[in-house]
Amino acid sequence: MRKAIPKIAESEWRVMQVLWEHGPQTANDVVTALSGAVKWKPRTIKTLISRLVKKGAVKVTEEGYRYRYSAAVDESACIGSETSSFVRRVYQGAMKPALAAFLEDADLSPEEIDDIQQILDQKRKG
Amino acid sequence: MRKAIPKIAESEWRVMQVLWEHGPQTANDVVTALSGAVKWKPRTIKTLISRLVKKGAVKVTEEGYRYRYSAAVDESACIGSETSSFVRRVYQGAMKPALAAFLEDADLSPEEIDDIQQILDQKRKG
DNA sequence: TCTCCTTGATTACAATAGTAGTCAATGTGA
DNA sequence: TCACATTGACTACTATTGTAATCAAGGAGA
Repeated sequence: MRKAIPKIAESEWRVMQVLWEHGPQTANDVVTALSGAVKWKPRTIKTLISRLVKKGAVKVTEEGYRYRYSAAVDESACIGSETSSFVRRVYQGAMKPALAAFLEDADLSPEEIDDIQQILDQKRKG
Repeated sequence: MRKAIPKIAESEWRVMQVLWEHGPQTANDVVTALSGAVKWKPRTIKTLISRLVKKGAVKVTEEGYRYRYSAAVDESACIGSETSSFVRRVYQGAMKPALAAFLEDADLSPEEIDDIQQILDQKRKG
């Protein structure tokens, strides 16, 4: 039974992505990983981490006298939850129009088109 | 030169969708249209409308001594803006993985799959 | 051992969002 | 004409988010 996915705010996503990608990190590792990508002060990033901990999206392990953070929620579950909230909000839950709009807008290379084709073929069969 | 799309909050989307779908309405028309769909008090809906007016997403026409509201921003522009913000946040801007995930998750009928196929074919040619 | 630096905890503060109540103006029916 | 009802304007209040400063505890170097 999976735990409920807490709502992750825009800025918090950046932090989660670092944790998903690099696994357990100290707060400073996260700051380093994000430096360049964002213009936040280290303190700000610490705050985001704390909030994520409070929400249950990130878990803490004490390591000596320092903490180490790692994602407590599954990345694809979060993506799925965010996606369905988006489709609900913008397309009133209608997946197909959403997909169609996405596809029409997307600027895809021929290879990417083929990838999508494969998934589509899979769906047809499955 | 298109006007910038104001950020439309979750609840406000419901209001915008009514205005896009039914054109100019009085506040009460919107309330009626939404009743059943949401559990908000009429006052709440009025507030949402006012906020949208202030943001410039909705425009007002005086009609006698009553107001009539209509969308001031284009629906597809809003959808586009919301979509790219979503893809940026969740997929770090990578459209193709977003599409792939969407497609894999979607529960599509054979007809819908064919529709998507057509769009895909179009893309390949175009 | 004692001071300093690092780092987590606490606090801050404005903007936006969700949800709604009160007030005031203005037609309207009796 | 006058109380009433309708409706927009203003006000309210909490939670969340973005962005960060200050405080305090506990190693670490002098």
